[in-house]
Amino acid sequence: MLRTHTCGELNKANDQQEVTICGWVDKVRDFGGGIFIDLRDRYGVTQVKVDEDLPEVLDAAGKLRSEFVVSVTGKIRLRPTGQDNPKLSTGEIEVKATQLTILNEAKTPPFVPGQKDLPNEDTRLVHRYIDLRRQKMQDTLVLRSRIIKAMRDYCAEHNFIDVETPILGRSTPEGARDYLVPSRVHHGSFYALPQSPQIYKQIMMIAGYDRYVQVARCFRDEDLRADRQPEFTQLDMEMSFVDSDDIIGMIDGMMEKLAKDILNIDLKLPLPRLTYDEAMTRFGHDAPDMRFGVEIVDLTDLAKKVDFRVFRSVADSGKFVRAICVPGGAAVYTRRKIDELTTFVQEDFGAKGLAWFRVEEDGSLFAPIAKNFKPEELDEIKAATEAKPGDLIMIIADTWEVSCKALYGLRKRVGVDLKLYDPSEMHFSWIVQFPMFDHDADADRWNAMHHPFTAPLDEDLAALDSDPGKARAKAYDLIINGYEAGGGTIRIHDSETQSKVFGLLGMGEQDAKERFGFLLDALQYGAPPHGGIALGIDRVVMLFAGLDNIRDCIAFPKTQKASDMMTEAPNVVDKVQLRELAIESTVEDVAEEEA
RNA sequence: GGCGCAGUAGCUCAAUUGGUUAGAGUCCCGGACUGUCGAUCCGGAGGUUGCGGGUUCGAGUCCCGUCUGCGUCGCCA
Repeated sequence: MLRTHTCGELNKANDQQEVTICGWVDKVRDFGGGIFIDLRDRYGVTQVKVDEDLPEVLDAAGKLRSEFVVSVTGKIRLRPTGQDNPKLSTGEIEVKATQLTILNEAKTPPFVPGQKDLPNEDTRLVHRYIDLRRQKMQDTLVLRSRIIKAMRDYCAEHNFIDVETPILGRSTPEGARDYLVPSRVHHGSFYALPQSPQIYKQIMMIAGYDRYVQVARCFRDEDLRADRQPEFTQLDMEMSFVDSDDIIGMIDGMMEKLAKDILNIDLKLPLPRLTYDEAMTRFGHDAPDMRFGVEIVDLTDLAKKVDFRVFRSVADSGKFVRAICVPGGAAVYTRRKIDELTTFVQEDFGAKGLAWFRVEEDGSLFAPIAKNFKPEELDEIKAATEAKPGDLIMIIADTWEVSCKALYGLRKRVGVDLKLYDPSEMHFSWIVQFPMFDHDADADRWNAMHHPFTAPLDEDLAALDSDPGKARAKAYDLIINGYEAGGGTIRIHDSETQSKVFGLLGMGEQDAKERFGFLLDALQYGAPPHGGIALGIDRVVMLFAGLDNIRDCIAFPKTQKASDMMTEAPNVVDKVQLRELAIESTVEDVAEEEA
């Protein structure tokens, strides 16, 4: 070892000890006759002092610049009285350098890890090796490591077996786009990177490994978001001889452990569960942030009897008039801000408009549209929304779907604008009983809400024949602070139900066989009842770290256009490589760009 | 693919209504200084205002296009 200690562990107890520490030069304070060096590694910062009595060491120290890598040997001594630095855990001591070796010089960095103003994200991503030296990034990656360890420990305690499944798999053109990998041996054929190890883990169940877990990398070639990367990591689990409650209970226990170990929070189990219908009715979304109220109120019945044409025609045509009441919203949302919100719901969610009432100090409702309502109708709106003076009532009159989306969007926005929740609070809950299918209006067919192997609720089995839209699934999503942190289902394990579901999805027997033949085969050789879940590790880390951006939880993330700014992936490859794969690019200028 | 925000010195930002030689802090280079920890002081260097067009006597500023990053809708079984 080139060092005897790290830069974060020395203190008074080490006084007079001879040590060697290594690290990066965080800061140099040069007084000519004496130089202070803050030496940093991932454990902390230790002050090195070079005194005048050793001119050659002073000389070497004078050459130091930011981010040089150095080794310092010297004796620990207490700092003079009054010179302690309470900001550092090592702030009571310093190393009196007797030997200083520059292990490596560094070019002047575009930014330094300790600087106050963070550079733009593209600069951070290009020089990720410097960005990763930042305390916050190191803390997050350490947290990530601890979370994954806690997850693995928990799974090991509960008899799960860690199994690796292939990265090179078979493309199943369902759901997200696949990342494809051309085969050199089979020209014209492609592997697909897994969107999840779904099929493999089900096969592991059939193979009798009744508790499977994997920290699995997954790939989806879809557009990015703040909480979404094309390449992400999930804790993928599957269990045999279980029903929904067993999986949920298992994850309840894991969350209890994580909350305790990582955040020292005592979770009350079981975690609250909400049905999908309830979530949509109360919050307009299947992953609501339940750290604050502002629930949706249905005013459709009221709207049916008012003169105001906009409301009544919507209500009479079987659509919905729904509202949220924003506490203290009147002061924050001026007419101009409301105009912005109106544009927001129109452009982002296709709403026709946004109706609103301001509750005045005297309790009356003010709005340009108020004159269209009788006083008792206004009272009724106020009562239904439980609005108080200073509140702002926002109303969307539209289809169920649009009202859900728009009110969810508004609720989320006002939650942030008005700081309606404590950002450090953690709220865990389950959304259960998702619909089996949603209807694709364009193609006039059913789509699997989760995936085609999801089992229906026992009591909804009959609905598969009578009214597929009403059939609910044995599906469950773990929601943390309004993010889908994980989701899973109990799988169909009998071929009769499976072919019925394939039929509803418009997949003929032949079709299904071509796509999932291997799984269907396997299901016929003694498949136990089974189900599982996958937790988005990047998101869990983001939430536990209190971050709002998944890139900060990933060592080497990709940009919104799915490129890696440091390595400049993806890149154009040599024509020779392509020829070997029997592939030709149709992009003309790519070749020219190369030349 | 749609909508929105951003791009000015290595970094973080400023620049009045379109008006002189595009400024400041930091970083960098040189010098001074023995108790600093955002060290201090003196001096210096550093710019294709993302890129390409246009309008104008004059463009960092206005217009069009484009690139990159971010947010969001679509998308994500």
